[in-house]
Amino acid sequence: MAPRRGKVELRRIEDRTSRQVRFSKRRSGLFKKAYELAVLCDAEVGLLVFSPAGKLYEFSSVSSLEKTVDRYQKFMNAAGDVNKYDDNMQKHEEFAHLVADMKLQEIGKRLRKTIFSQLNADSLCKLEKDLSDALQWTRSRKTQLMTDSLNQLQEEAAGGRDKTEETEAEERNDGDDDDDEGGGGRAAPRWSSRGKAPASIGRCSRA
Amino acid sequence: MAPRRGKVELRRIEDRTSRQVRFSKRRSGLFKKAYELAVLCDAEVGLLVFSPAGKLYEFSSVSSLEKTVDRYQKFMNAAGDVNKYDDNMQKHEEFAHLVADMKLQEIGKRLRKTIFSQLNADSLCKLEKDLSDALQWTRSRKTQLMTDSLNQLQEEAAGGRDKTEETEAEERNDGDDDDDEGGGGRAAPRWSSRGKAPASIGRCSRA
DNA sequence: AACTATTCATAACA
DNA sequence: TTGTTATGAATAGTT
Repeated sequence: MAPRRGKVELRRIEDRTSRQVRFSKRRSGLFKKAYELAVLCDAEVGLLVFSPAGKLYEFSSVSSLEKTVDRYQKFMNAAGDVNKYDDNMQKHEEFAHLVADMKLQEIGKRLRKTIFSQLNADSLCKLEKDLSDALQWTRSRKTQLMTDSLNQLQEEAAGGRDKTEETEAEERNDGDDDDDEGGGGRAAPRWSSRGKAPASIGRCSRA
Repeated sequence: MAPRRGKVELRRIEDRTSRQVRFSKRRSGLFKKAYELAVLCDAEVGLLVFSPAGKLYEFSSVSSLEKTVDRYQKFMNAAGDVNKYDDNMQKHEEFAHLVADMKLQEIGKRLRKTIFSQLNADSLCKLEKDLSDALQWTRSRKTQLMTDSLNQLQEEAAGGRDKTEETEAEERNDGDDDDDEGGGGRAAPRWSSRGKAPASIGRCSRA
């Protein structure tokens, strides 16, 4: 009859049995809280827990966790996209990329599933076609990039200017702009800038 | 001075302001609980919350949520794989598929990032090569499947047997085998069986 | 798994 | 928003 003699210590519980019991109880509590948050506040909540033994426990306030995860990845992509393109991106380009992204995400998902499936003829054919499409898209994009670069060079040459600027306008930006924070959450995801410098476009190692 | 006159009702809070305040406070509490579970029980916890306004709040007990999400997807793939291949899968096949999966997951990730990036020449070239590799792998796999099917048919014909069995050994398995459950978590993820019946392999619509 | 003395989380207020 | 406080809820240790 001496439950809780002191406050709980925030460090790994050494006793294996105790740790397992605590895990079960606290996991239940966490899931309940997650559910309550979703219902009370009309939020979408996804929860992923791997036990020390590697067992997976998942929760999602919507039909499936994969849905929430997808939304998360879309959100990250969109955030990164906004950061990268800033405001110098034409609307039609944005749309084209969105479509391409959706298609490629589908492909990626199907890839993983198909590889680990029976690899039946039908899905293999579809996969082959989509891969072929993606490859074609990539190549045409490369061609376009090449054309654009050439045009730009010609324009610059015609203009008589000689500046060899390499579009070097990106700086690492680590500023925070949260407006509503009380805990450990992130509202505006950060993306490390990546992929600059349009260099030589032409000869690639071809498989 | 009359906090909490009754127990909390588990339904959407209608008052907008109240809902927002509750959201902030409960979200903090949820993150704290998640953190405690991770530390106390040595678990890996990932938490995803979308506010009604569409804002993302994330938590992960490891370096980044993407890591946890990746592990989740690997886990799902592995589970599906085990269910599908059962015990009739050769080790070398298993390994080959694992490698292929890793490579393709990398490709998929890079695809998404690249599409939404500056699409510089270097990454485009690498992407093109990897896509080409994947396509080649897919095609060789298809060829192998075709060869296997032919061999099997020939063997069956040579054996004089006439049974037209179509590898129909898969049944839907909805059994649960949890050993430690007290809440809403899932330990053994279910996968709807998909893609059976190795049908005609040959002419595909080519892009 | 059930119990219970505690600590913890939090709804209503300020 | 942030802080306070009375209450309901969660839970550590034990049975």
